[in-house]
Amino acid sequence: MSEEVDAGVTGERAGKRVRADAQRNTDALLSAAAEVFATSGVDAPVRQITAKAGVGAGTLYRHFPQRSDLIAAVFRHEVDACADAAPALAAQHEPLEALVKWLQRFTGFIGTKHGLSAALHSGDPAYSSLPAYFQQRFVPVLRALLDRAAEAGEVRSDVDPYDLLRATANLTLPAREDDGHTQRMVALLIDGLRFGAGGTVSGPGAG
Amino acid sequence: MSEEVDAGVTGERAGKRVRADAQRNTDALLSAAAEVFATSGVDAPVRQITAKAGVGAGTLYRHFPQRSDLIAAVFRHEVDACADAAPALAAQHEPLEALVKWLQRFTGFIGTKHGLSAALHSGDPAYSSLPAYFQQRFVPVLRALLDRAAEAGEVRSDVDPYDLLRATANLTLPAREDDGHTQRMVALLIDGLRFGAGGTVSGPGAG
DNA sequence: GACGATACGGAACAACGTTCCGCTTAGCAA
DNA sequence: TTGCTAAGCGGAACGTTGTTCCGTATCGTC
Repeated sequence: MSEEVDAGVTGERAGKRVRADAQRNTDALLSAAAEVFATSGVDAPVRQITAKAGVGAGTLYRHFPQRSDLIAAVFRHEVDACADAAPALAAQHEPLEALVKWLQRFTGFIGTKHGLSAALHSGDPAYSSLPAYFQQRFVPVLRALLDRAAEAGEVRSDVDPYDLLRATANLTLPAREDDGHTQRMVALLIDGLRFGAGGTVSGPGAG
Repeated sequence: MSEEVDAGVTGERAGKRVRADAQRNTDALLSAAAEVFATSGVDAPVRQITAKAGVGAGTLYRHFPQRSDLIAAVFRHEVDACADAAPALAAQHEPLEALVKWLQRFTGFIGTKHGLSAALHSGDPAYSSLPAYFQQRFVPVLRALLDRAAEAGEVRSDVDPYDLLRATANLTLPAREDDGHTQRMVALLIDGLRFGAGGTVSGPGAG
C-alpha cells in the first residue's frame, strides 16, 4: 500500500545503509514536526521544527527536500490508524451506525489538521502525493462501509465514496473551534444519504 | 446594512474632508487589489498591489491598516450582488427551486475566492470583520428562502441558515477545478434538508 | 503666493523559506 | 586503537515577504 511513497523519506531503502546520526535526526525531525503541526498547523515556521528537533536547517532540507515530504511522513501513520479503525467498527456495530461512527472518527482526525486544506488546494504540485495517499487508504474503507449500509437498505447506493470523503473533510477542516457545526452538517450529509434509500424511513437525525 | 463596516475604509466619513490625492490612491489601490486578488488569490504579495496601483507601501497601510480591510472592501460589492439576487429568484421560482438556484449562485460566487477560506479560518483576528459582513448579508437572505420552502413543506425547518451557509461555502471553496463534486455534494445537503420534511417525499435529486 | 496640515514614497526592519559550504562525525579497514 | 574517507551536520547568508517610520511632497486655504 505504501511501497513507492515510503522510499526516500524514511531513508530505509534496501540497497543503501543509513548512517546512525542521519536516522536519528530523521526521527527527531518527524517527532518535532508532529508536535509543531498539531500546535501551530502545517504552516508553522521551519525554524520552530528544527529548533525543537535540535538540528540545523540544512539537515531538515536534506531529509525532506519538499515540505510536503515532511507533512506526508508525519500524517501517514495517522491516516493508517484512522483507516484501520474501520474494520473494528464494522464488526461491532450495525451498518449505518458503523458508517456514522467512522465518519465521526474521520472528522476527529481531520479536525486537528489546520492549514492542511489550504496546502492541499494551493495548487503546488509538491503536495500532489498527499491526496493520493489519503484517497487510496480511505476510499476502500468508506466504500465498504457504504456498500454494507446500502445492502441493508439504510442508505442510497448512488453516492461515490470519494465524493463523500472529500465533502466530509471539507466540512471539517475549516472549523477553528468545535461549536457543533461540523457534526450537524455531517449529520445532514448522512440524512442526505438516507433520503430515498430502500429501507424504512424513520426521521432525521443520523448521529 | 453597512454603517460601521464602511467607515474608515472608503474614507467618505461625514465630518472630515478627504484630500483628492488620498481618494485617488484609495481608488487605485482597490482597483489594483481586485485585479491581483482575482489573478493570484488574496495571499498575493503586497508589493504586487502597490506596484500596480503606482503607490508606495506606506500609502496602502495608511488606507488599509489591516489586510482584511482591503479584502473586505474589494469583495463587498460582490457579496451585495449575490445577496441581492435572492429576492428576484424568490419571485420567479417555486420555494424549493428558488432555494436551490440561489445556493448555486452562491457557490458560483464563492468558487472564485481561492485562498479566502484559509484567510477566514486562519485565526487571525484581523479577518474577523469579514465573516461578520458575509453573515449579516447572507443569513437573512438564506433564512427567508429556507422559511419559505419550509412553509411549503418542502424542507425541514430545524436547519440554521448560518450552518447551511458555512457548509455550502466550505464545500465550495476548496475546489480547484469544477468536476461536479461541489454541485453533487450541495445537492446531497439539500436532500438532507428535504429528508423528514412535512411535505411529499418524491426521491433524491434536488438539482 | 505662502502657510499648515495631510498624505506620499521608499528605505529600513524583522521574520520567513531556502541554499551553501566549511567542519564534524560515523563507519570501516588496518 | 588509529587513521581515512565519505556522508552528514549546523548555521551563516541570501532573497522575498509583511510592516513601520520619517523626510519630503502635495493639497486646500488664507
